Amino acid sequence: MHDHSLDDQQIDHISQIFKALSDPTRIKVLHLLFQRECSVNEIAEQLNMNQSAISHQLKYLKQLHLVKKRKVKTMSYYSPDDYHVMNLLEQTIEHTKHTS
Amino acid sequence: MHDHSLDDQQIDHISQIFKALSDPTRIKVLHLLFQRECSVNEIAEQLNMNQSAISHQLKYLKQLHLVKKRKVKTMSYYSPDDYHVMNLLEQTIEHTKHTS
DNA sequence: TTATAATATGTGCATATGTTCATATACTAA
DNA sequence: TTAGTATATGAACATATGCACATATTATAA
Repeated sequence: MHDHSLDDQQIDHISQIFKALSDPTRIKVLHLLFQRECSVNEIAEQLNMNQSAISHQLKYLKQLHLVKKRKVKTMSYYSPDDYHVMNLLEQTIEHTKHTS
Repeated sequence: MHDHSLDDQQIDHISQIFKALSDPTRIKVLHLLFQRECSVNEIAEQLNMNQSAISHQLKYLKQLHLVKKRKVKTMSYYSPDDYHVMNLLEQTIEHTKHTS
C-alpha cells in the first residue's frame, strides 16, 4: 500500500524542479548540455541570446544542482549534474516529438 | 540516430506542461485528483484553500487538458485527463519520497 | 604593467503569476 | 417565484520572473 501523504517541503522541492524546466531558455540550455558540454559563450551563440541572460540562467540551474561548472583558464564549461531531471526532460522532449 | 533539433513550438508546449507542474497548489490538486475524483469544494477543503483560488487553478489545468470536468447538478467533479503528465508527476513524487 | 577576453553580477524594467475579494452564474428545492 | 448552494469569473494587488544594460571580476597574454 502506498503512502499518499506529501509534506510541504517535498512539494516545494518538486515544484522547484518543474519550475526550472518551465522556461523555454532553460529547456534549450539543458537540452544543449545534454548533447555536449558547452562554454557560456557557446550556449549564448547557439541560442542567439545575450551572454548575461545565459549566465544568469546557468547560475539558477547550478544553484539547483542541475548543472555543474568546469573552469579552464577564463572559460566556464557547463554540463548536466542531475541524471534524473535530465531524463525527465529528455523523455518529455522525445514524447512531444512523437505526438505533436 | 536521434534528431536533436527542437522547434520553438515544441519547446513552448513542453515549458507549458512543466509550468503547470511548477506550482505547489497545482501539484497538490493533481496529486489529490490522481487518488480520486473530487468536487471543487472538496479540493478547497482538503488543501485548506479559498474556493476561488482552486477554481482558478482548475480552469488553468482544464485549459491545458490536464483535468476534465463532470457536472452533476450544481457540483463540478474534476479528474485527471492526461495519463502521461500524471505519470510524470507521480513518478517524480515517488522519486522525491525515496531520495529526500 | 596594460590590454584583452570570458564570465559574473547588480539594477531596472516590463510582464507574468497566484491569490483574495466581490460578484455573477447555474442549478436546486421549497 | 424565492432562497440557498456550488461554482465561475473579473478586478486588483503584491510578488516573482526573465531579460537587457552596464559594470565588475577573473584570468590570460603581450
